[in-house]
Amino acid sequence: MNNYKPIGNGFFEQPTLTLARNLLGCLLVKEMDEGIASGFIVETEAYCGPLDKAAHSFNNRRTKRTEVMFAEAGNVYTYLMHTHCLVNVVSGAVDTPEAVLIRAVEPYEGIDLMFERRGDTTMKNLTSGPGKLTKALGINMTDYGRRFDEPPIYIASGFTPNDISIGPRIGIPNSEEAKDYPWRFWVTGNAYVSR
DNA sequence: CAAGCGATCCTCT
DNA sequence: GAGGATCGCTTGA
Repeated sequence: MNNYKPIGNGFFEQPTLTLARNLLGCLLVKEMDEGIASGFIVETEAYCGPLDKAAHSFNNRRTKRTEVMFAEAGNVYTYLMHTHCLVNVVSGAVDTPEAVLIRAVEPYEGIDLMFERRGDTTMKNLTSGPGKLTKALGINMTDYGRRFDEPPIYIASGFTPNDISIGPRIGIPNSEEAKDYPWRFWVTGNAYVSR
């Protein structure tokens, strides 16, 4: 049942903004005892560490939570957002705290499993948000610090988006000028984009 | 120890 | 579809 191939580590070694764009269409896979759940990434946001007021790592703020952002590209950065868990791909060189937030995926494999985890909801609501997709795929804090290159969590190649849209990021109204940076990318017209 | 914070969900229209 | 209540961890004092 598992015939995905993790994407090479070299993939993560591109500039954060480029990586955010190239992650679109890739398959995000999580394997657990209950089975495999996967989905195509359709929405991402780039967070460029030191200069980005919206990033946890702004001004090189280094805490227990942001520690993994300073590690090498391809690491899994999960953080708890009040009630939800959000997942990021660490990018940039070591000591450069940058990351790409995965905001939405399109369900692919393990859809029954996702509904079990998400409860009674609609197909469109299953993974169309950063907190929803982590719950649907079973991603949680145990994945913090892992790498996106082998089970139980990894990224495989998927499809090539026909068209990509670019715009300002969501949910960071207190970040002054950083809130207008066009660092959000999504697959144009995809039904699972968060908004 | 208190406050702030964003995503989700619920209810109502 | 839109707006408001809720939820609980991290941070900084």
